[in-house]
Amino acid sequence: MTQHPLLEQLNDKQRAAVSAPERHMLVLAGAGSGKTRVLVHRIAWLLQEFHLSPYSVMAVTFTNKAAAEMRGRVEELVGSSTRAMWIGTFHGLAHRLLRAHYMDVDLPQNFQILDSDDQQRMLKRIMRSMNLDEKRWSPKQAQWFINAKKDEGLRAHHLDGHDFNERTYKEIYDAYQVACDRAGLVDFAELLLRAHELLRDNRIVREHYQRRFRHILVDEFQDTNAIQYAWVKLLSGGGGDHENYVTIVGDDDQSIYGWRGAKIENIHQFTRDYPSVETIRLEQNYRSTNTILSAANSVIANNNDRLGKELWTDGSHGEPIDLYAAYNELDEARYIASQIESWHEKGNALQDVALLYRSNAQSRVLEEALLHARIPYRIYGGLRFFDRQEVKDALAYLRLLANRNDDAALERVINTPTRGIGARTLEIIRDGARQRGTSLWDAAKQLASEKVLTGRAANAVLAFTDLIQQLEDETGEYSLGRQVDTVIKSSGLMAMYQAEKGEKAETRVENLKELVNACDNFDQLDNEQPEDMTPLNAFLAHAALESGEEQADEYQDAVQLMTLHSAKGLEFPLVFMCGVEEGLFPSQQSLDEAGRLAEERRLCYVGMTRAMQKLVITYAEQRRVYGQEKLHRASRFIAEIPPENLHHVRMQSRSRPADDFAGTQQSYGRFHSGASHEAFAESGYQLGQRVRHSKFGEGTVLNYEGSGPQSRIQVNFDDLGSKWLVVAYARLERC
DNA sequence: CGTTATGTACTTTTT
DNA sequence: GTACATAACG
Repeated sequence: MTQHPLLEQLNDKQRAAVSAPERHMLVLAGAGSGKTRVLVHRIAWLLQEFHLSPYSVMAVTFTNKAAAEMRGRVEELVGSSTRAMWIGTFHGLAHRLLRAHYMDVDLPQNFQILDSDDQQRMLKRIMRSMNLDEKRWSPKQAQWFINAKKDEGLRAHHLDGHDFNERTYKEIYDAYQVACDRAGLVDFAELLLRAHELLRDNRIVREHYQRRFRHILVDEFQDTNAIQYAWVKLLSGGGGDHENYVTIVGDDDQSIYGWRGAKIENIHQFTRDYPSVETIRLEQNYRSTNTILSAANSVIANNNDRLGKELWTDGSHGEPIDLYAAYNELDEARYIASQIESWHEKGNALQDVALLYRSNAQSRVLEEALLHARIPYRIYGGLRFFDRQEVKDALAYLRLLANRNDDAALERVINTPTRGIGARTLEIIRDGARQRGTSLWDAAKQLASEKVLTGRAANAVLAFTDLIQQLEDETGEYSLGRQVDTVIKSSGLMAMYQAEKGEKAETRVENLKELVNACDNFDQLDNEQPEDMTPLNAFLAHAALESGEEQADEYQDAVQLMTLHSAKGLEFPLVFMCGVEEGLFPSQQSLDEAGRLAEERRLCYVGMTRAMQKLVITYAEQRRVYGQEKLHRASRFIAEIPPENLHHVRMQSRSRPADDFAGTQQSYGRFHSGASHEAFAESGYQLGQRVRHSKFGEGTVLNYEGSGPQSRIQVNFDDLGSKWLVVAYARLERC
């Protein structure tokens, strides 16, 4: 039987999803089951077999990376341009809608996007002007509150403000929104909310898009929040007169963003709102060994309310999962480094290795060990290019050129570099703006001309407004790159960073130059923005929405370090999951709140299923957390793995002489606190050794003190925590 | 206005 | 333990 080329090399389930008739579909796709592949082939199928125009397809993802990958793979498959197709992130597509219909949503044509850093600064200013007790109300909390409400589709006036807390937040929300609207600023949540309101309230616009998008496909649906779901529902005409087809792809077991508003229930809700939906489960995994999968399966089986799904593979059994119980975080890091070394010596690539941890703080110790072992590494999740201070400074100048009312941008650069406009002057301008209900820019100009501001301050302010005006006049016709270059130089920004010394300042100067490059390369044709957008506005939107991939030396073969969260969607032949301890993973906070533990378990599931060939789990009996030594027990997740899949690695370092790790002797000395290696040798016990006590049960040796019959030993018992025992009386058994 | 000292908080991350 | 922010100081 000859098969359609698009269906070749797909399994039955994948084929069913790709070649299904036009209908609503729910694809429950387990980790490593070829989810993206199905999505991409499905789109190609729609275009080729159903002769759909790319114009009538919309595909939504969460990250720019996923969107870019999807577009690339679709184009590769269908061999033609997909420009007419709307592929993008929720935020990117919402932004596109708002640009096209800015008048319908009361936004200025040149509205700008506020990233979360800008948003926080903005809130800080507003809260200050409200004279709130700064001890009690933090901009961060307010930001969290406002975004959470917006994610639920709620405006300030929707809040009833029953208790004092909420009443205050409501006022902040209100004031913040007024300020944003006046300045023509839109935060991330606002993009979604406003686009939703546009579709909801404007019948003509809604029906236009409902007619247009015959198929809507949503990736990672378990991560959608309330407003995103409402959005999809509106566009699809869900339940209405004009119904389009919706395909959602997701995995309830990989929902790890509940804490930022994602609702797994949206998957359940979908089956209720679209009763004709067909559900397809992709359970065959092409990534991991059988051992890894069955371990992951039995961990996740401890969660309730699952949609039900069990991954399987016809691949090899593979090696057992190594479990290493380190006695502290330094030992853990060193063990990992040594394992990576031997992996590398066998001829394997370092970039095939990932170190996953629960929180970013854990990376430091790991880095030190890798550095010491001279293993190159790369950390994910640092500051991205467009988020850097100097780049944001330069962008703020550009934003002011595009829109004088952009208060956030003005605040940022009015005195950067310093030009004699101090806190006092700024305060006067803010007051003036508040009284007149104008932007800071207008207030500054007026106050200076009305002589409210005195000589020196007035001069400084006028010099600034003249500078911006002159920059616009001068560079208006320039190419983007040349414009940015001129702005950076004429504003004094470049000179300011050049004058600073140190490595940091040098990279800042480099980044500013890189920004000019980025502008030169920014080809507006590559970005499907509405045509009437100026190149500058298009670039600013690009900078805000795609803060820029970390441009690291991708050529160097390096180990990858990242949090479990950022590992989602990736795969590696060798994976280390570090710090798998109660209190760390699952995190302490998650134990206090209902429902959070299940999410931690899903996070564990995500981490385990990243591994293709080999998984190594490590934990430390003792760990410094915020400068304090904490005793930890192995995570409950480890106990949920079938014992036959686990291989307990024995402490190896004790049998070697102490000078084996001469370079780190110092740091280990701190831990030993008086326990010399000789004392240990004499005692017959070793650090990290497992011992059994007749009353206290099993535990791990943590420390040792003294010698002879008076010597004492510290043991961390699994059930009781750590205790000091006199060796002579304790009658410990080695096990 | 810019520098230094003290205080405080601190999972997870994208847009 | 450290980064980051604000406060006090020169």
